[in-house]
Amino acid sequence: MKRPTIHDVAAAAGVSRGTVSRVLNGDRYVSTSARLAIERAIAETGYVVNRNARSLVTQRAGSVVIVLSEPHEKIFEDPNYSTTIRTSIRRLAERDMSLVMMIAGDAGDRDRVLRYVKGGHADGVLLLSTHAGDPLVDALDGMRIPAVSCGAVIGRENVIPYAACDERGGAQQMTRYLVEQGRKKIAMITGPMDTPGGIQRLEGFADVLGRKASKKLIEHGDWTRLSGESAMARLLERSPDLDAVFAASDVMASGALSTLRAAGRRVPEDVALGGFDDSAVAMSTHPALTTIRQPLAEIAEETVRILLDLIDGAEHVPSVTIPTMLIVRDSA
Amino acid sequence: MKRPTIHDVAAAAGVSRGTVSRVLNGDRYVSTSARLAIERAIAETGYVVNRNARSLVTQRAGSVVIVLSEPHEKIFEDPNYSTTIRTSIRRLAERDMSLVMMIAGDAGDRDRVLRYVKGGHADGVLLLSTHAGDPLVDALDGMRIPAVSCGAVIGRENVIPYAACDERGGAQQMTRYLVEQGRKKIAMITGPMDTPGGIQRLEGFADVLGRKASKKLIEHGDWTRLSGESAMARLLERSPDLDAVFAASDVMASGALSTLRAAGRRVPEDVALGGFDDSAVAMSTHPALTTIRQPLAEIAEETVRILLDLIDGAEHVPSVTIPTMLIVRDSA
DNA sequence: TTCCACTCTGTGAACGTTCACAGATACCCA
DNA sequence: TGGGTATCTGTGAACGTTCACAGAGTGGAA
Repeated sequence: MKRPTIHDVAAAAGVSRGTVSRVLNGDRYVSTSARLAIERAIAETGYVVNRNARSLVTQRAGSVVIVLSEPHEKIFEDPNYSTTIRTSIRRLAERDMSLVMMIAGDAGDRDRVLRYVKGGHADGVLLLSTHAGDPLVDALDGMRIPAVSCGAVIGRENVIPYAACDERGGAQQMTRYLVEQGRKKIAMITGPMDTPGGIQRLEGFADVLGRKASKKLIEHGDWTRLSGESAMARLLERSPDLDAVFAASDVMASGALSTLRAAGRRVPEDVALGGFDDSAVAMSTHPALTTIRQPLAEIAEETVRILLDLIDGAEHVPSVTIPTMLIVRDSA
Repeated sequence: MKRPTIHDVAAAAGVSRGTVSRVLNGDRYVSTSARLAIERAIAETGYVVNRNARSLVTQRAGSVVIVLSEPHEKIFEDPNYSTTIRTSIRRLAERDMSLVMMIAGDAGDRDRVLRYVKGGHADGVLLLSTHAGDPLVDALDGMRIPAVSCGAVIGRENVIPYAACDERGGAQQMTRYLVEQGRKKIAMITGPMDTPGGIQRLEGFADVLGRKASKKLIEHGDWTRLSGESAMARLLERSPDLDAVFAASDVMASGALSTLRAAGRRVPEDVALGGFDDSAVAMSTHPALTTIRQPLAEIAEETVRILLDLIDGAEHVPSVTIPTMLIVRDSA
């Protein structure tokens, strides 16, 4: 009825707790006969180590907490999330560690995260989509707990290491491509200006266009489809003669596409449209979106690796930036 | 340097461990003066209870594990997931419980989940997208751990309680609508036949059409966009004169839409197209999809409630089915 | 033979809680 | 006044591990 403990295994194998513990943790200095007997006893009794008891003495939690910093409603809109989560679960499982998910949408949430970490219930923290100025970042930094971010945290690039795609370079790629296609009046719909994707994709755009990137041709969105629609409407009103648009995300591009269609503009004939991310939606619009592919899997792998390195005691792990790739489809 | 323990709080407040513990757990029989002193001491010392120590003695884990049963690549394709996860996190947080995510894609994964649960590290299990015949279900049932599923588990409806939308009724709604629009030859693209959405949406379709639902007009997909594309192609080849298609998911519908367009069919003029889910993609296609809305938030809430009731000791909690809603847009 | 190093094992203490119990005080009612 | 009840508090034991230490056995070198 009761779950078997290390004592039961020891008794069944005819050894002491200490020896069983040594086998469990792969210590040296265990005779093969003892090891064999213990392994059989573990199988027979169906013994599973109690992590709570272990954590209590080792002061290690055996888990990592992933913190989603978006306000509640927006969570998971970004396809980036799923890849990072999936990768984290898999890599952590390899070490017999588990992943706890928490949301940090408001102050109460943040408090809960801090309490959790303070309680020693996580060996590390993985930040997702943290915005500039998030108080959580400094609080975590003060606790000296291993932390990493998937995508840079604006203003704290040197505090929290990160893995990210080359946001700026990717935006340059797309802008250059639009220029090469002979487009003369290229507009941009950016992301929120407190996120790396928002800021750096605009920088890349400006890098290529130089003085031609006028304020008039720039509108800001918040990554949602709806914001893409309305930003596009504002752009059309202000500059009806634009002949290309670079949206900082595929989702916003799909919104822009609706507006363009409603305004009677043909894509790509009248207006070329470029996206960013190469998320699922890029394939489902008509015409399919020309976009910039983020190496999501690689970014996720690197993010987790950085965190595990930190947990393993590395003093300072450098951030990683991974190149993007232009995917040409039908919209530009 | 070291984290404060309950002893430190007791010392600071001038009481004993026991009294502090009582305050922590909201027991009766604590004087207001003691309570006040302890609360101040907690604030001063920055004390946070150590869950490991607590779990060790209470035999409660303070966490729930959510198990994603899809093979690795498909995880999170379903927008259902995000809502359920988000809701779970929030409701659990209210009780100061946390959510651990695990993947059960292959046998090794399932083993890990079982070990985790067996180790007593979860108070309950929330199953997501579990397919018929998954060995995990019976294994969990044998362990008598509180378990719930978001969406029924085919063949185990009486073993694992669930919350789900009225799959069959929703499919009836859509089919009836297509008939009312005067469509004569209605085809269906189903989901996988080992999932409730696959089976029951087809049943609803057949309920309405009766004998007119011929095998020739039914094709199976696997929820992906690509499978929608190819199923549509097979349908067109076999029955070029069809005038309506009901796809069991919006994502598959968006695939079908591409194929229809490539084949020169106008939607909805030549072929009416209905989806299911009312997921984000339904708004981003052109024309926007007429679809069946699943009350995702409500389903998620009910799923979590059932699990919490079970954890609280309820002997048997009935499953819940929630009605769907027809959303008419442009595709039908 | 003696000593040291290496291998292997068992034991007590500690990790930070909760819980059951017992003791102390205060109050009310007969 | 006495006894019962309700309120409040402290204490020892237990939860299931790991870790440091000590002790025992073996083999080889001096």
